[in-house]
Amino acid sequence: MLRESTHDDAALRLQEAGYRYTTARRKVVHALSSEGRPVTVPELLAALDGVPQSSAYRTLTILVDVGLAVKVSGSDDYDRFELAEDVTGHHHHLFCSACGTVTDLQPSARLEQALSEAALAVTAMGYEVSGHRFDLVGTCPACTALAEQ
Amino acid sequence: MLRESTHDDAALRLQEAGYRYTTARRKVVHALSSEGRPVTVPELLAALDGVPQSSAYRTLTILVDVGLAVKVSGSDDYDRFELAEDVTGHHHHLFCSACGTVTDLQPSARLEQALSEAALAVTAMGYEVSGHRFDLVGTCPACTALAEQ
DNA sequence: ATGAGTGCAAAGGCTTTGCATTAGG
DNA sequence: CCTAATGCAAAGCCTTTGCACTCAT
Repeated sequence: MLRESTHDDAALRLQEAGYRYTTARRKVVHALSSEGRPVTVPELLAALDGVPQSSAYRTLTILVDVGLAVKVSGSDDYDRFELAEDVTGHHHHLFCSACGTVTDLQPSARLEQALSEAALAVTAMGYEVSGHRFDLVGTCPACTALAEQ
Repeated sequence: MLRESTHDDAALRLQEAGYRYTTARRKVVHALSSEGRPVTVPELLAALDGVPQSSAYRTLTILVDVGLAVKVSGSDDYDRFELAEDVTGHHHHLFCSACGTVTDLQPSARLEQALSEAALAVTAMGYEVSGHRFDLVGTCPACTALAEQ
């Protein structure tokens, strides 16, 4: 998922919002892009060399602000972040309830159709629906193997 | 959603796991049952009179442990808890991105069918799928009204 | 040059934990 | 009775913030 245009998108979106696309921010975007799944800040820092926590958090806050990234809440104590669907394309998540890892999942057309219908039903109740999340919950292959020992 | 059998369920599940169904725990279960949506600990305490935070947190931890409650992560800094689907029946959530409130939503058969199919596709990848979450994200009627002023 | 961004350290705030006391079975 | 549960307060831990310094434009 390391499209080069990702950096162009990022530079544009940040500049439009009055932010600079600095070295540190570029590193964060690059790391998020490389992972291709929602990652915690510790994971991000480990993949980043030399970016302090505070900068990572501040950058992530800005990326979320301008719609380049989203926060994905998992089952553990860490916030997870990934590039927004504008950049990655629409997808769903697979949560491992054992280790907390979240994996991206491509949706099917049939599923999306059904999900959209569900959204319609709710607008009648006075809600403004802006999107949806579909998560599968279970145990990832690695944790399944561990559990069977 | 105040079924009396809820307390029986709770008493049983807790005792089977070696826990007592004390007054404080009964109060927490009652409050969760009354709300019918995922609530934060502050909300829970406000509805509880005289149960200290630490007891609420400890009780919630245990309820989650024995499968009587689940934690629902929202967009703000508070964990939210509600009774598990064993007790409430399967349902989905509606997240208000403005105020953070989460509302329960009844699923349709057609939607469930599509969601199940999606789960099947993933088991082929080595995952053990135990459930799913479908969330709609948007703005609740109250916040929509505020935004339009 | 000049304001945004950075880096370090300290503070915040939700949640967890220690320990003495109380209550459940 | 005897162990689990409680209640208060203090500690933990992820995250945010203050402030002086640096870099981008």
